[in-house]
Amino acid sequence: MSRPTLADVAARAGVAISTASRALHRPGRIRAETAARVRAAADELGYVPSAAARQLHRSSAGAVALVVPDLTNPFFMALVRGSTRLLRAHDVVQVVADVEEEPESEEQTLAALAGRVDGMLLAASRLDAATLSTWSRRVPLVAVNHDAGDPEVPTVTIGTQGVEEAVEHLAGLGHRHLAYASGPATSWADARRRTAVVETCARLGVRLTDLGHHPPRRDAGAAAADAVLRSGATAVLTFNDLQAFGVLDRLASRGVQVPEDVSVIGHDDIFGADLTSPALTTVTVPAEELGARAAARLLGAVGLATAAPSAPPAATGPASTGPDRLATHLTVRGSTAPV
Amino acid sequence: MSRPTLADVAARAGVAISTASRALHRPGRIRAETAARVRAAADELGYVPSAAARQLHRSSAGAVALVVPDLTNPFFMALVRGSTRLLRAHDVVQVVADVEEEPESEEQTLAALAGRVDGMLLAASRLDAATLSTWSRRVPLVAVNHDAGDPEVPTVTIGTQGVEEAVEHLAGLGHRHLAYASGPATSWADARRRTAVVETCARLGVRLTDLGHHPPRRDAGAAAADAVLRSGATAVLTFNDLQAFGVLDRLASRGVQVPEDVSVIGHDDIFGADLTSPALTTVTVPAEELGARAAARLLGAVGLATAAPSAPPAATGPASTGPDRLATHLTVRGSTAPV
DNA sequence: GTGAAAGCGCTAACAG
DNA sequence: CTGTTAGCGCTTTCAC
Repeated sequence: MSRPTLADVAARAGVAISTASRALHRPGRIRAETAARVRAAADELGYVPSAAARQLHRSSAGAVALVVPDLTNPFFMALVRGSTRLLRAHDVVQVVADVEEEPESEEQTLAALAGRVDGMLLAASRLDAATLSTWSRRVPLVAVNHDAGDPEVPTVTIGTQGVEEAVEHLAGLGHRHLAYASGPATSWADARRRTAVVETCARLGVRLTDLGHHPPRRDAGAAAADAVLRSGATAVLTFNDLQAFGVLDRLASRGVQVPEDVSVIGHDDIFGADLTSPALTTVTVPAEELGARAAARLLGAVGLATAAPSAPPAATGPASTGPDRLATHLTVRGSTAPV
Repeated sequence: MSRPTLADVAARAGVAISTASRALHRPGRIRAETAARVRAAADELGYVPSAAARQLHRSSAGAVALVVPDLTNPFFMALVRGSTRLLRAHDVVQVVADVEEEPESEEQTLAALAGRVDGMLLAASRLDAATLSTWSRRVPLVAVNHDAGDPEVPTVTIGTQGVEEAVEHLAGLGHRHLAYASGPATSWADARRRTAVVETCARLGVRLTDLGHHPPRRDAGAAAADAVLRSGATAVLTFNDLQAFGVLDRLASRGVQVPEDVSVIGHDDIFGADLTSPALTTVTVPAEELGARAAARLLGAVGLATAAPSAPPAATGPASTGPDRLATHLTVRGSTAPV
């Protein structure tokens, strides 16, 4: 037998479907005894209301999706945590989907999820600006750390203060030749970050070697490390901490001392950044706040923010206000030193 | 205006609503020209089919949910990755939800998601056996690493080989007094793991101090570390690696040498375990396989496994066969040494 | 307080 | 090939 429906419950309780519906979701409008009978019937049957059927009537699904490129990257875990908190406080269900860094997979996921949620949070989307704009017309979405340049697409990003500080920090330490390991070619954040590094280096009169694109994974750090050594740079900035970990791994296995021989600076300040030896100097990103801010913006856009929060929203800050660009800053640990 | 419906698309394309439906989802049964016209209309309108409405007809939602206690624990990231892969290969959408280690939050999530998916994977549930059984009657679910003892609840767990090896390893190193830091009181896995430690210690004639329950987080490791020192044990096993990291942190700040003064063994072999210094000796768990196995079982249970995989399933192993208890093993790194 | 009936957006028989 | 017509499970007027 298939899953029981409201009709089954009503029959078992000896009432009309509408009565059963009210008894279950509209407390007070039904005689206590009747309501109890209905609830009992529902319980015995193991009845679970079909969200699909309800959604057909309500204007909203009461759920939003968060799409991330790689759930195994600790950076996104923190982001998820931030949006989860905010969303839960507003009684909206959050579902997260991992698209494994693949643009096609990302679009498939969008297509699959768009129809079942009220809106979506797209974290570090690997889609191009045009595709993003198109989807934005189909379903309410807010882009996190990816500015499509389309004013119609709500966006919340992070600033480049952190990477500028990083370059300045290195320059201050006496480094005259830096290297930057880029992330995915499809990453908006990487383009932005690279530009910041280039400009800051130019401003400071520091030489910069572009190491080219590398997957945002730990294992990609090896190639980056080799490239750094080849370049002759005395310090390297990586697109993210995962790559930095990999650089550290490789440098260690090649007998290169960090920070004595080469300084390393990552980005994100993910879980584990303080675990390495030396501990990683990196750019700290308010990932959790980023997630919360994005979620708040989405709620505002889809008109769900008005729902009485089940918990004081104070903890998560104003619902849909605040800057849409969060500041980052350098966190100095052991992986950097004077030349 | 609200989101466009199929009726809007049909009107715009000048066809019947059913024709529009077929044009969009049943390629071939419609004249190419007509189909193109419909697709164009859909595109212009930014039409997105309502998953809710479709689900009302199809028997399945084409989606399953994965519920985890803490997405910020790297262990679960790996598990997520495993189920994601398997599920994607079968064209079923996976949504993951984080319940932040709170049983109430877990039940709320179950209630919210049960009606919109075909089944759920409950990872390391913090619910008690009875509650789990009850939910299992309402919605197809498979429990991961939590055996409710109810044969009706499909379960996939991990064995205790790893922790036994850990105790044997320590005993072989000459340790005569161990300590075990438990995880959450509501964790089935912890109870199981603790029993294994107790029994192995008894078998080997090694003294054991039970440090009591500690949250499965890094910050909880401090208290555990202090307790170890107080106990006089020369080695400590923790419920998970997060706690082990915390123990390492605390020990270091108290000037206690690892592994010279006290040996530390964690559990899970999560991201970062090889990053610490000394690198963490820990029990390796096939998390990704665990996720895949659980997903496969769920697909089998809800009859979705038959869907022609869009990718060869070979990579993920047999769909719904294989043991429901996966083996673990000790991975020795630097945090253990002879007394 | 409770029942009857009309859809929500879509798919799936049935006709044409 | 394409249009008509029932519902899917549920909420919601509108009567009683």
